[in-house]
Amino acid sequence: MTGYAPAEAARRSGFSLDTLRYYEKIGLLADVGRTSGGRRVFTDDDLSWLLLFRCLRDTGMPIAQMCRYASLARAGEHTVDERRELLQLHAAQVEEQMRLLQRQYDHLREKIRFYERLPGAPAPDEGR
Amino acid sequence: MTGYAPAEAARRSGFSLDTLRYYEKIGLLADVGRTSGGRRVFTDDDLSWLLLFRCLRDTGMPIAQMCRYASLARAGEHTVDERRELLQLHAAQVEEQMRLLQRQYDHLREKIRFYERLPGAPAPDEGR
DNA sequence: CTCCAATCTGGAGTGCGCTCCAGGTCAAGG
DNA sequence: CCTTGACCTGGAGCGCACTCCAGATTGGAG
Repeated sequence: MTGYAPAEAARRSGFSLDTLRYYEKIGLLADVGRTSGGRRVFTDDDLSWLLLFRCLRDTGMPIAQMCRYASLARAGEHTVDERRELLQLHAAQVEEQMRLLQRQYDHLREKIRFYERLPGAPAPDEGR
Repeated sequence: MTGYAPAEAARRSGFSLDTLRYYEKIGLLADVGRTSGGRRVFTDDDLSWLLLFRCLRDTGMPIAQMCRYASLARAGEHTVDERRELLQLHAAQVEEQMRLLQRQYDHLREKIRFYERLPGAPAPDEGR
């Protein structure tokens, strides 16, 4: 069974050491192992949780909701429906987010095109 | 020349009244007109600035950078190159953001598929 | 054994982007 | 006129997600 020191877990997950400690403190990441001396030892299982957290954070899920998901998962098999629903709801929000981002990106590109076809020619319009 | 009361400007721009005041206070939105009684009057020009701010905010630009853009635009025609570059740089960051979002969305969907093809069958794997 | 980099804890502090509040002013309808 | 609701100002407060700090271990390299 492979175990990772905090620095290694941070490197692999992309979270900072402080964030790993913080996630444990708020109960998002539970039951992290320790050496006899009290140092954390992260397992592959912990790492795969962190990978999931990264995915959820990057897609804008608030930490409170991740906590909810994690505690459901810890509660056992009978919560699978609720967990699935939670993720599906989140996925729908991500889709909306992607649509908005695409739309605003298009606006941005249009704006940039305005600047690009403006070489020298004094436009009647300011750059707002 | 059309003028909009604060509430109307808020409605049209999607920003709250407090946010409109805040944007003016920090100098993002400058030279907002007033009635004799001191009430704000937003012009179509102000509205189009707000539309741009909405676009930039929705795509994740920090307020400090929007301030920079706005002050460049106010400084006059000789800043068009810098403004264009600023927007182009931002657009590149948005593209990166969209790629990341898509990637993590795919992970999320995979996770959901795991839950969907799990009806009853006791998996050897927990739902992390 | 010694050293030093990594790690530990509890708690305070930070940065961002608003959001809310108190206490007053303005203006349109009745 | 009077009421009422929109609006004004300056400044305090908030929610989120970390991030930093001090002071005390820990444990592998030499």
